[in-house]
Amino acid sequence: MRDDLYQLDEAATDAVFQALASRERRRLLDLIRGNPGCIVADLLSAFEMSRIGVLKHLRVLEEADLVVSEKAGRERRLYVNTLPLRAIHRRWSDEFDDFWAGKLLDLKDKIEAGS
Amino acid sequence: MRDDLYQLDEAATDAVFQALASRERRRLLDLIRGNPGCIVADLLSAFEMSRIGVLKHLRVLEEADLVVSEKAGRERRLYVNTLPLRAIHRRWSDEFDDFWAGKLLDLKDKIEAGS
DNA sequence: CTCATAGGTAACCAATAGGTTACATATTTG
DNA sequence: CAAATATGTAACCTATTGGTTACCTATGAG
Repeated sequence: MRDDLYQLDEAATDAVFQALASRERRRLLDLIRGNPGCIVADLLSAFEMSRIGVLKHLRVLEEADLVVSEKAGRERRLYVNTLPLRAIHRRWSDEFDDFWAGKLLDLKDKIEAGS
Repeated sequence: MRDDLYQLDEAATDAVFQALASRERRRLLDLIRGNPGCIVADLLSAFEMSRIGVLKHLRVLEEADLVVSEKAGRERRLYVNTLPLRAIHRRWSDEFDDFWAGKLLDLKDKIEAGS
């Protein structure tokens, strides 16, 4: 799919941010990104929690379409799908352009200084 | 504060993504961004839920440091703080640079096509 | 075939999130 | 001062989340 045709609706955006709102899941995502094609079992040693706990976090990432998988025999190969992150990145770049460019005041500092 | 000195720790990152993982809160953020200095009461008409509901969402945004406020008499003026978003934007730009640049395969398409 | 391995499902439980109503406080206005 | 306005807190309820143990299924290896 072409990068710029990928759009997230509100529900998908909810799912992506919700998925990212957990340290464990962000770590999972990093591990898979660093080891594309790894299988579920490869991930377990990195976590304290039970296998089922990891599986559930993985499911959340998959439902947010941040991770995709490919069944290979009795194993499942995991990959990060970057399109949702790129879609958010692109949208923010558009919406917050003035902010990114530093054209607007940093209002927090202004307030804290008593303006 | 200088843009590139602002860093989010893991707990702060949790809070930011959690705050963004709600349509209502993203809408709230958009409203405040579009009306900097607006007061709480200004926001209420845009929502179905009770005032307290809106206040709670607002609190979540404030705890994530995405919204800051300034007390003015009996009113409270609200502003978006863009630093957390910029920090995430910047971190992604670093970490996912290869992906942003489109240098890596789109693994999902590859998988769906049966590789 | 037998059994170990990789993975998944079901049912449950405690904690958190998202909302409510009722009440309280502080500030402006007449 | 009295009343209206702007906001905040407390207590409560329901649904969702994050985790568990126990059990089930499918595949690969000897």
